[in-house]
Amino acid sequence: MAGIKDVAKKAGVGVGTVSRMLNDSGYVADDTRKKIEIAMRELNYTPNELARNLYHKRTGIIAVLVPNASHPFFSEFVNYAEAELYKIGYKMMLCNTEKANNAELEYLDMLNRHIVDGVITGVHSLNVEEYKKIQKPIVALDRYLGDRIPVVAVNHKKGGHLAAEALINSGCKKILHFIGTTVVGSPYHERHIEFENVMRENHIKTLSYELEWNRFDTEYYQRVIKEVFSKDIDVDGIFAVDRMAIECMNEMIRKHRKVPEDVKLVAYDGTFITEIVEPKMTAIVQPIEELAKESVKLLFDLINGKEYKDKQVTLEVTLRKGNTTII
Amino acid sequence: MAGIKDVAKKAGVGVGTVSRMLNDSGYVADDTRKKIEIAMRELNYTPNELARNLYHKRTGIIAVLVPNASHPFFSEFVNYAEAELYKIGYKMMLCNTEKANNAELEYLDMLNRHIVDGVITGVHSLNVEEYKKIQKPIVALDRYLGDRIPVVAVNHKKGGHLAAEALINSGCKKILHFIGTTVVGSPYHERHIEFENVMRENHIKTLSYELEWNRFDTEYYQRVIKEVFSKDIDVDGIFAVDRMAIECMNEMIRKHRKVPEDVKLVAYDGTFITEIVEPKMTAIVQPIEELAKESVKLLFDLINGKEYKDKQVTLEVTLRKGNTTII
DNA sequence: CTTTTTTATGGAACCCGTTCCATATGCTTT
DNA sequence: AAAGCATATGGAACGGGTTCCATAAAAAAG
Repeated sequence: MAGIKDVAKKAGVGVGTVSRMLNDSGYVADDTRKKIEIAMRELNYTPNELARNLYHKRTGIIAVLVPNASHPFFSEFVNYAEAELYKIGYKMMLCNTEKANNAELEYLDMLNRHIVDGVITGVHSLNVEEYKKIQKPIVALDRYLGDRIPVVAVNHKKGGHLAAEALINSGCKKILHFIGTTVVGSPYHERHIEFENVMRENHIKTLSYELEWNRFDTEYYQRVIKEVFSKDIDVDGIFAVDRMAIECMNEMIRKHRKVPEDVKLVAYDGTFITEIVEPKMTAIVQPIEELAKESVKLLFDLINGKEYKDKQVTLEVTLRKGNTTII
Repeated sequence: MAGIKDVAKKAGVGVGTVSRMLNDSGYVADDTRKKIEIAMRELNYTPNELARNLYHKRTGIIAVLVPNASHPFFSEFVNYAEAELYKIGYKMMLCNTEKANNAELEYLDMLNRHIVDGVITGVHSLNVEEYKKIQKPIVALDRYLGDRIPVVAVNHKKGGHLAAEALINSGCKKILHFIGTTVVGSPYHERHIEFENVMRENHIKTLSYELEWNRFDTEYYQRVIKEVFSKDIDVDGIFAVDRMAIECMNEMIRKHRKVPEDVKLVAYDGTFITEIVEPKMTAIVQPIEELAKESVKLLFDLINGKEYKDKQVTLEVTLRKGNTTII
């Protein structure tokens, strides 16, 4: 593979001149330019980015950590993040942490090893301390990781509120509420707290079921469905995360309970899967594209030397009315 | 940031010795080892992978190109590919090519610029010639890119056959068949050819509708649904790719046509979305995990100097019986 | 016609590791 | 005692770029 030295020799100039031309920095005479261009073409020269990176101490690569990239929420996030990073000249390394419990730390270590310039983590792992040690650009999605790591999240409190209202206004009296695991520190707990608060204020009976941490597989969802609906529980409203809400709806259909007449449902996240089922679900929609954009923006600031303390960006959720609620 | 020189100075040894210790190559005395270890700890030293990469001319990064990473088929593929690459010590760069028409070429160029060691492309782009120029490790997913680039695909012919059989055996007489765009060279055309062949042999009327290239957005699917079902066409069997099949099923439900009594459906790909709808769909399932594994394996071979000519790995599809067909 | 400024160029030093070669010591072997 | 080998170490050269400094010719200013 031809290097800059070969080009310089062939063109009869110094390496500095070739480099200056490549980077449009400093003076290069027009006819020298031409000579170099010809030499580059003849040698089929492409600059070795590795050498450049070594000098500049940057790779232009950002690691995005998610538990599972085929989960609709994360796959949309990843998709938008990649597009956003591309716009500002960065490439995205995708890291799936679900498969191995030390994968997360290994990927974080890539910051120190100069393999990536920054990290966006959407992982709800258990070792917060590891993050606190690292003095490198990191942005957290929906997760608290110490005061130096900015957090991007939605207004979950409002999300919980909107969901509660939708079910109450649709006339629900006995509600089944699936809540996310409480073992991690995340802004999302707000939605469950607020949801239950509203229910309590309205004297509506609520049954809560806490889901396990980091389980996104079909088997798990179906096991939960079986467990919850084996005893003939009597509910007329369900609030759950997208996938769980869909499984609940299917169970209702299989039990010949009419949606939304007999049972109302509100899904949380509002990814595309809540739109491809029939009836289309009423959902609290997280603005995934905005989340990705904000994450990238904050990371960009950090890379460029900005420091944040207790920074949290909160985006608004919306209720998308489907046909699983009356209102 | 401390470098290997600082460590060497602090430990009172030469850089070569530190390097040998780091790489477990050559001789290092036990007490020297200890001195270096202490120095490394005190300086909080982490090797700069960039410098190593420059010397070794490899980055340990593989680019995976997909049109859209939030499409269930690709997101599952990406997920498995990442896990598989991780196992053999590679990281994955994810490249979404849908957003910009030159993104694909830009990512391919990263091979020349030594940013990635190999490429797995699941993109059905239009510039095959660009691929043919590149003499670097590339594997194609379900796509023909010249004789030097190995192809991983499923037995689409059998897929088309199984789908046709399922519909015929379920008693269909008038079939609607959505076919993928014919503008790209891909093994997947086989399924449509075979499907239509079987239908012709059985004297069953088939209506074909060719889908546009590279369209994965909801708006498009719904526009097609509107277009196709505006005239009250009379079909009792539908064969389409997952997402389209689901949209068709929903349209049937909305039109109060019973599935599978009045209309039978077979989905192609069999990603998880065909399992979360009610009724669960009968589908031709592509073994996505195997596709990812095979792609990674072939790429690994190429990176290690193996050369392939006209290599194609064909994996088997299966029919997963759901409740949208009788048989 | 000097002096200053602009334009132009080559090459050493650097980025941070790895590897190889030269050198040296201690321990066997003959 | 001499030769041979395993053990141990330092440091120069290298990978392929970038940047800065020294130098010089050409152009502009005085």
